Amino acid sequence: MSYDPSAFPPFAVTVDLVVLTVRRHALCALAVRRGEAPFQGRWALPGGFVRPDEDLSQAAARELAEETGLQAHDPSVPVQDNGAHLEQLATYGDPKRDPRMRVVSVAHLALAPDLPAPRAGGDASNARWAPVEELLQQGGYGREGEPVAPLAFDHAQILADGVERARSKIEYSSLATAFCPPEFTVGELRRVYEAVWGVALDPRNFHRKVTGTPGFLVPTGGTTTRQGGRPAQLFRAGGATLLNPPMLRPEV
Amino acid sequence: MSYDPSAFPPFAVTVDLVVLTVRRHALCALAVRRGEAPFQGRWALPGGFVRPDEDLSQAAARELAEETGLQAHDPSVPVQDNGAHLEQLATYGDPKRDPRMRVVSVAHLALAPDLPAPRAGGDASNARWAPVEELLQQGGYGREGEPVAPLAFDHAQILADGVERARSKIEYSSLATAFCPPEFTVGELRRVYEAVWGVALDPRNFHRKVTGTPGFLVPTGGTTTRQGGRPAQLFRAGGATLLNPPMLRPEV
DNA sequence: GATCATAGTCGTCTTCCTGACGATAAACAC
DNA sequence: GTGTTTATCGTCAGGAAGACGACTATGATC
Repeated sequence: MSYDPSAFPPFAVTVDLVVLTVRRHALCALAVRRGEAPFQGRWALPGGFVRPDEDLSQAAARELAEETGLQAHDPSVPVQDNGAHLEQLATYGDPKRDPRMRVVSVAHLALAPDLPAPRAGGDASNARWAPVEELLQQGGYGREGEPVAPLAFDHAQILADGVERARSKIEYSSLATAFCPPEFTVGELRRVYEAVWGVALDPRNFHRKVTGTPGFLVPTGGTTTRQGGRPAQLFRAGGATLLNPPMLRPEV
Repeated sequence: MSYDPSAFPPFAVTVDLVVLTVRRHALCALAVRRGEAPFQGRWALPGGFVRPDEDLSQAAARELAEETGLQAHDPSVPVQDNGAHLEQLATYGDPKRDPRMRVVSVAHLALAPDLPAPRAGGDASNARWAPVEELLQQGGYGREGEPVAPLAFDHAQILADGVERARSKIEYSSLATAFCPPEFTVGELRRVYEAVWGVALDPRNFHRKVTGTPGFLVPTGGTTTRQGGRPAQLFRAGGATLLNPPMLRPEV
């Protein structure tokens, strides 16, 4: 308390977004290419400055809408329309994390169903869904053998934290349904878990677990065969938010 | 992206601390009395401005040391000495949360063993351990019947979030040992769970659970009778961080 | 010193949940 | 029709937890 509050040091405050989705059986994150220094040309997480009259969650929702067109959900409402789940992740404030000035970034985590190709400022080449595995391998090579530069700033750490949050949160909550379209099958939900955790799950035990948990899934009455094979029942996300007992993640 | 980054709006960034401990079978939080406007004379969480060259966790550790004398732990090291566990909780940035200016507060959660009476600027009357139940009942009456003013700013919300974090985190981690002295008995650890959760636990099942979880507790060889009754084995916290399967919190 | 209260520790039993896995069902491709 | 794919139901064994009985080792009380 020996510090003079009237001479408080000024900070810039930003929000950065970890937007996750599942595409082609892989957990993917939204990345944008930086158009200016520092880290010009490198991939980064979407984000921007918090405006003077904005709450942090408002700023995150605004950035999410700007980058993806998604509306953020009220977290107290079960996921059901095409909105995304949005929650605060953590705050990153290392004095040297931005070489230009002191920037504190409040990272948020968004979970979205599979979306059409992203657009950043209308330019598709400057935004993409990339498998998180690819974004996180620092200085390696992508699946086509091209060199991969690490994410700008401390965004690799932020992304890793967001992925870990998502991985653990689908264990004990119904959040995995945020990755699904409004109506989905048990198999589609299972493939979400498999993609996020990177494991294979037993379809029979998974089916027993999710259909046996009250409030997790609500049958819509319809069926679909879009996955091939025998038609599957369609479900919507039920009202339950917490899974008890949780879905168990298999050993590593 | 239509916002001009060169004209970023200035923010003040602070850290606020939710410091929890267990005293006399009750979960208590550290509160300090505000000496100046706004909310002069009201109780608040300890905190202060982040300095220009400080990381957020450094600022939190500094504030914790200033208020309690506790050293913060490296979170990767098991809790064993008299240091406290310290982790980031969440960030609060409502534009109107501080009437003076735009302040973003990065709240941290600290868990500490029972400590001697706190001192804030050397003045004991301006800092105290108060049961969280008492601090959270807005505008009610304390246990001596005196009127209780709600905490300053949005600190009631921050405290509630911190308590909820602690309650859920002791389910699946060994963090409850952060509330205990370096050596403790199974019964003392059980009373921590009971105080934090506000429930009664079966001593026999609890004993089986904690002693049967590998790496949770390490016997020191000593015994104590400080609780009365039959002497109990003394333990230290083991290396395990995550409890799997978790400790189950009884239904409400 | 006998008795009592208090806390700690060990066991038992039942119930629930999970993992492993066999079997059947209903679509499509050929 | 046959094979392939995915969905769904059923069975069984093992592990963990809740309920609770029984015994142990202290200090307090009479």
